[in-house]
Amino acid sequence: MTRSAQRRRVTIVDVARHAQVSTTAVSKVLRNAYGTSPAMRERVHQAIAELGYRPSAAARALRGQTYTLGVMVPDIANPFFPEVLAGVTEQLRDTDYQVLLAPGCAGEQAEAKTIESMIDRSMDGIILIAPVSPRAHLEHVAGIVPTVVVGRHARGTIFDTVADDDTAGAALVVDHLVGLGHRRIAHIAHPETEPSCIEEMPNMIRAEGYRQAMRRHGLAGEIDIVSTRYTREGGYRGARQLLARPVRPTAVFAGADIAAMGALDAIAEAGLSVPGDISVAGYDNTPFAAFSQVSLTSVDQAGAQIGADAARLLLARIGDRARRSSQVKLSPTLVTRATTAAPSS
Amino acid sequence: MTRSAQRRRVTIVDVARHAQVSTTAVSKVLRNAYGTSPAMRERVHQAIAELGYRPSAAARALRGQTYTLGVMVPDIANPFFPEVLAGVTEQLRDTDYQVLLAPGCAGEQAEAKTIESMIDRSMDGIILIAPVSPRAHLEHVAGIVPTVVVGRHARGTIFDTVADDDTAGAALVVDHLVGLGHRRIAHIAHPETEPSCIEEMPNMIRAEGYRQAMRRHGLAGEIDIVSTRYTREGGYRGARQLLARPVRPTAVFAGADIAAMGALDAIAEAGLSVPGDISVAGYDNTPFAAFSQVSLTSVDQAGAQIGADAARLLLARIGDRARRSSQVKLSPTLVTRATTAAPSS
DNA sequence: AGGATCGTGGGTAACGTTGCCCAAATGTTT
DNA sequence: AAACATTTGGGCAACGTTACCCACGATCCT
Repeated sequence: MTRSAQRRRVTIVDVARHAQVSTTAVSKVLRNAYGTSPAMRERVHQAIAELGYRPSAAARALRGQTYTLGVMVPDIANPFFPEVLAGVTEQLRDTDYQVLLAPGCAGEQAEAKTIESMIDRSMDGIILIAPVSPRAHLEHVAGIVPTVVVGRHARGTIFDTVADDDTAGAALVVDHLVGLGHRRIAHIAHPETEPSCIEEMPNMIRAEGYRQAMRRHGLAGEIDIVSTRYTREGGYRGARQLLARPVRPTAVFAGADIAAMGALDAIAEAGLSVPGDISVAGYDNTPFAAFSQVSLTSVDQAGAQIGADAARLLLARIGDRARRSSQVKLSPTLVTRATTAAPSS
Repeated sequence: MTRSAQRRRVTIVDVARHAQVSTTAVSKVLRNAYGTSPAMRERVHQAIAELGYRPSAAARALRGQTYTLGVMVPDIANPFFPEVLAGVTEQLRDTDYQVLLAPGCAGEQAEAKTIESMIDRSMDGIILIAPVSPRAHLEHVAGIVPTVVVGRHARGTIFDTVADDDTAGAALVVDHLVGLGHRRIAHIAHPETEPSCIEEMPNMIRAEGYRQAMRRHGLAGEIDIVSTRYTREGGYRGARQLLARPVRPTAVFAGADIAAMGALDAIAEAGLSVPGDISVAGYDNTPFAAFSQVSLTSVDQAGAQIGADAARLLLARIGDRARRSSQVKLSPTLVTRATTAAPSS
C-alpha cells in the first residue's frame, strides 16, 4: 500500500485491465450510464475498490463536468456568511458535488478576478454571495457558467437570485424603534460606488427601506444616514459620527450586525450605555447577536435557508440551462433583544 | 464581444493562429520558458490581449500544475480561522496561485473525504488547519501533494508544520489567574478520540499545559477539567457543568475563545457576573474577544502570522519537494482584558 | 424462419496544455 | 573556411476521461 512513496496514480485504464473490461465500460459504470450489465458493474466496482481508484477531476474537467461548485464570499470575517455556507453545504451533502470557497474579494476588481479563476477551473456552477459587479457582468458570467446570485435584487435573464426582502427588514426595525417611542433614529449604511448596482444592492435597499419607513411614520425630518461600511471598523466610524451630532440620535439602526458591533464599541468608548442612552439594532441575526454579552436586536434573514435555496436553484440550473430564471425572496423577521428599549428622555 | 451568448472558449490554438506562431510558442511565452525572442513574446502577448485568452486550468491540471492551493478549515464558524486565512491570502497576493477553501470537515471521516477531493482536483499544494487525521494519514497525503499542517505539534518527515506554543499559552493564562489570586481554576477542553493524535493536538497540549502550570503553582489538587468541545455549544455545556460543582471554581480557562463565549452565556444565564463572581479567559484572541461588550482576556497566537508562515512554507515545498521538513513554532502572548480580575472571596 | 429490435460491450477521437525532441538560422571559434 | 555552439521556433505525443459511434449476439414480433 504505502510503499516507496510516489507512485503513478491509478487510472481508469488500470481499473479496466484489472477488471478485464474496456475503459469505456469503466467510464460507463462510473457515471451509471446506459449499457452496463449488473455482472459487469459488479466486477468494475470490485476492481475500483481493490485498486483504490479515484477519478481525476482534471481529466474530467477537460471533457465535461468537474463535480465542483464554487461559492464566492465577499468577507469571510463577517459571521453571517458562514451561515449561508452551511445552508449550501447541507443542501449538497448527498450529491457528488464538492463545494469550494473562493475568499477575499474586496472590490469589483478582485471580485472579477476571483470569478474568472472559478471559470478557468471549469466549475460546474457558482454561487455569488452579495457580488458588487455590475449586472451586465453577472449576465456575462452566467452565460459561461450556471450561476446563482445571492443578495441582489435583480431579475437576471439567465441567472437565478435568492434575496431577503430588505425593504421589509428595514421597516421591521424602524417600526420596532418607533413603537418603543424613538424618533431620532439614525442609520449606518454601506455606500455603493457602481451606479448600475444602486437599486439592486441590499445595503442600498435597506437604506431606502429605512427612509420609507421613517417617512411613513412622519419622521422624514429625522432621517439621518451615515455611510461608512458593513464592517466592524465601518460601524465604529459611523457611530462616532453620529455621537458627535449636536443632537444625538436615540437609536441607531446598523445595516449589518458586524457594523452594529463596531457601533457598540464606539458607544462604549464614549461612556454611554445601551440601551439606556441609546438603542442599537443590527441586521443578519448572526450568532454573535444572540450572544449573552451582546444580545443585539437584529433582523433575521435565515442565512441557512438562503444558502439552501441557492444550492437548490443552482442544481436545477445545471440540470437545465435553458430554464426560466427564478427569483426567491425570503421574508425577514425581527428578533428583539436587549439592545433596544424605550428612550430615556 | 458579448455576442450570441455561448461561444467556444478561446484556446491556445486560437492565439497561435492569430499571432501566426505555433502553439508551442504560445505555451512558452505563457510560462516564460526558454526559447522565445522579444519580438515573438510581444506578438503573442498582443494576440492574447486581443482575443481575451485565459489558460484552461483543467488542461493544465492534466499536464502538471493547476496554480491552485487548497486550504482546509475545520470550522468556518470559528472566527479564528478567517484570520489565519487572511494571512495565507495576503502572503500569496502577488503570486499566480489562487486559494480555494474546502469547508465543513467535522470529524476524521469528513476530513479524509475533503482532503481526497483536493487531491482529486490536483491542487498544487494544501494547507491543513488543525486536522484530526492520524499522523500516518497526514504523511500519506503529504507523499502525494505538498502539504503544510497548521496546529499540530508533530514533526512530519515530509510535511512542514506551523504551530503555536500551546504549553506556553496555557501557562500564560494560569500564571495570570494565579497572579490575581485565583486557586480554583478550571479548564474547558476539547477531547481527542484518535489515540495516535493525543500528543500532537493543540487542545490536548493546552490541557496538559494547564495541568503543568497548576502543578508548578502547587495547585495540583485544584486541577479540574471538563471535556466538551471547542464550540459555543461546548463552552456552554462545559461551564454549566462547572457551575454545578459543590465548590464553584473562581476562574474558567476555556481552550478557545469560541468556547469562552459559550461559557459566558452559561454564566450569564446562571445570573452570575464576570469577573465579579467568576473570571473567564479564552484562547486565540479572536476579533470578538476585543469587542467592547465582551472584552475577553485571551491568548493571542497571531493567526495572520501563522497563515503567512504556512503559505511561505508551502511555496518553498512546492519549489523543492525533497526539502527538509521544517517546524515553525510561534510564541503566544497574553492579552489581559475585563473578564479576569481578582477573586471576590 | 426471417427481419427488426434490444441489450451489451468496445474502439476511437477528441478536450487544451506542455515536455521532449529536433531543425533551421545565426553567431563564434579554430 | 570548416566545425562548432547558441538561439529561435515548431512537431508531436502524451495526460485521463468521456461522447459518439458501431458490432455482436439474443430476443421478439409477424
